[in-house]
Amino acid sequence: MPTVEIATFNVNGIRARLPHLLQWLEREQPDIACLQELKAVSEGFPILDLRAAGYEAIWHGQRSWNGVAILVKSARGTPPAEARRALPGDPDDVHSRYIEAEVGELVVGCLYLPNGNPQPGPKFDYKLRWFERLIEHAATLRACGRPVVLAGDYNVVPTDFDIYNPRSWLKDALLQPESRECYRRLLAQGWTDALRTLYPEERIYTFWDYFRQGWQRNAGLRIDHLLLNAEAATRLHEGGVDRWVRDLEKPSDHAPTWITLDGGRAGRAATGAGS
DNA sequence: ATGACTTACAGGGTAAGA
Repeated sequence: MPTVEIATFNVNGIRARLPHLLQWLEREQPDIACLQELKAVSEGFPILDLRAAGYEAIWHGQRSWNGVAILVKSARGTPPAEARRALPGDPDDVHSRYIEAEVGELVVGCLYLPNGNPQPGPKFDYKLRWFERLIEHAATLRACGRPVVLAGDYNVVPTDFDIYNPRSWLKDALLQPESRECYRRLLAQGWTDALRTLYPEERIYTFWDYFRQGWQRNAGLRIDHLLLNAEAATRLHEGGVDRWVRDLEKPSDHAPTWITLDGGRAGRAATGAGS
């Protein structure tokens, strides 16, 4: 398979952000894009606009909140084949926070982990329960024998190096030891945090608060992550954050975050950029 | 700071986000 670029972008309202989304797709041309916080019912998903922009998609909407989608560039000839539209483990959970697709030989999970504020409280409890379900499902995915990417808004700042200054966020659900421990346990299964692996000593942010002039001060957090199992990690080539999208007028509070995986066969070290 | 924004839903003021 050729080199593939995979991105994750919390759009914070797909209707409000559609012009930005189309502008970003046009300019960066990711092969696969995982979207979160559609904030729209499934019937409101702008599939015709996306097809016109050269993308096929699967999506799972919800009124007002949540909502996830996986886009695949039509020219690849491998439209996303839906594998599931919820995490297993709780049939009563009605939040649209997970969708999974097969894209050629790749498996792509797109997730929007609960925020969990205020904590302590029921929302934080829900966050941790959801995280446990993700950890359990991820164990199966990791060992499926195919390259897997778990991409999305994890709502976890993994370490104090992933935030401009933890001081004013110490009570926030994103920095709690329980949240970080779940993330650590997930990685410990054998997942590679792609951006941190590519840039072990650089400050990387993917979210800047609307409050307090977060963007203008570069007061950011790294909470959007792309996790790779071994079959995918061996192909990891490049990655980055499309900060220019955060600088547009009326932006999402997140910026698109992306990686590229070199071509080659699963389980083999990449030998080059391919064609 | 139960925030200093922003979105959805609605058609004003809540709920939610992180």
